[in-house]
Amino acid sequence: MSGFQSPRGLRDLLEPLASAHGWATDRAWAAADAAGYARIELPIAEESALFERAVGGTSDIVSKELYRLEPRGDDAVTLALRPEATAGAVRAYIQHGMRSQPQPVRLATVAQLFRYDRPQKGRYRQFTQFDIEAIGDGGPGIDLEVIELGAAYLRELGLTDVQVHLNSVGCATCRPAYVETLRAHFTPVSQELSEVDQSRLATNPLRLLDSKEPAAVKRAASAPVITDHLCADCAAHHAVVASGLATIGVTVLAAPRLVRGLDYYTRTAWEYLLPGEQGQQGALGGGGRYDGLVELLGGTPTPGIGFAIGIDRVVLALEARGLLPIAASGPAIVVAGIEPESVAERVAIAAQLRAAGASARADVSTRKIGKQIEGAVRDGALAVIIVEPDGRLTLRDLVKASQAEPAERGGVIAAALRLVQNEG
RNA sequence: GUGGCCAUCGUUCAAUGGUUAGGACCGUGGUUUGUGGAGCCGCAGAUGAGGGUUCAAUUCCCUCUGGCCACCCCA
Repeated sequence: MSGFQSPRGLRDLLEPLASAHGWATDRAWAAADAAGYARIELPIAEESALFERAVGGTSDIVSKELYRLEPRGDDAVTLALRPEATAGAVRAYIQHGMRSQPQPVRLATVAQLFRYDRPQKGRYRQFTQFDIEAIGDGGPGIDLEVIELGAAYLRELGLTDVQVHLNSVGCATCRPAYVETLRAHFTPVSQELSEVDQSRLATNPLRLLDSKEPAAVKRAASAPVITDHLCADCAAHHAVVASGLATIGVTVLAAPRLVRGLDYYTRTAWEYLLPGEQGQQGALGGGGRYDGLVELLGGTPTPGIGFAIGIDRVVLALEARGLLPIAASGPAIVVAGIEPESVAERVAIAAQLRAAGASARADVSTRKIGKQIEGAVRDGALAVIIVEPDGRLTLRDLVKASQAEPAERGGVIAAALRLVQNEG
């Protein structure tokens, strides 16, 4: 009795979500095109080692969340389904010698990603991200361009209250000193911290800033903020970005506790957030500058910056706000028929209408004509063409509820096309 | 990976340790020998899976599967 069902965390997208998903994806490509970002389609799997290198020693990510594929045949390497797009994009940048192109190289993709996570609403094992990367420019100007591009994309979808939470995570020069300052701040209360937070204190004190544990939250409130501890270069960079975004008109909130877990991240870090959403569902995406990543993956030292916006979350937010685009409606014209034998004729007429640019389908059933018309109405059709027993056609206007006299085929088809042009 | 809540037709809600698990929506057919979403009358359709307790389980218990929530993680 029990049949197959989609595996955990992997879902079917049915209407109207399927159309919304496609729409948000189309708009993402269009936004990238308009800004001069080159489209790049990356493989859905890479060497597992690429992702492992990118996330370094962060054991949870590698051991828990990567979908590895067993090597087979002559392949010696283990592949993994991509959990992110950036690593692949940077790999492509290096592999194809894009450093010899004008810098920065602007890349855009919409990618299906896979992470073995415990699923929740807005958090799936297969998900889609709109990904933008600009590689080869270390200045703050490109930061402004990239941040604005993502914010504008979300705004144009209708999420007009999107906020950008902005921070700088410093660089190899200033961050280590700040981390020690942070460690010194939390150490006096280390006995009060949870077990998880105590290990964070030892290995990654930055993560204490976004801990959920009450003791850590309390102490974090008085913690020194990184923006007060940036080196001169980082501070200057951050100042340009922060003031520039205000000028551009992006809603910016300083988020001095916004952190990144990986060492290759530098300077600018931000997230796109929607206020008022439940849980993490308001977190639509985020971005960061990764001046250390190209080198980490084997290229010459090259700065880079990018963002990823979760299409699934975007669609959820649109749905929650009643902003889903109208799902693709049924065909404008339905070709019905009196006699069952007219099916081929109906299909042929529908094809002719489509070839002329209209949306049309034949009613291929043997139902009585009344049911066929009812079906057309429920599909949202504007007109029905009825194939009469004598081969002539009758055009019925479903909007005006009026019907013409039966006539010859050519004239009726032309009239139907005019009708849907005027009313559609 | 940890903890918790949940699981009944396609959808959304009922009910019950004991005949045929009920309604609404959707679907389908009739009403209407050939013309509109209504009304009326039919039809189809479910206790997620597997064990256990019991004379009897959809109901109680366990496991699995899946959804959701918090945590972990969030590249």
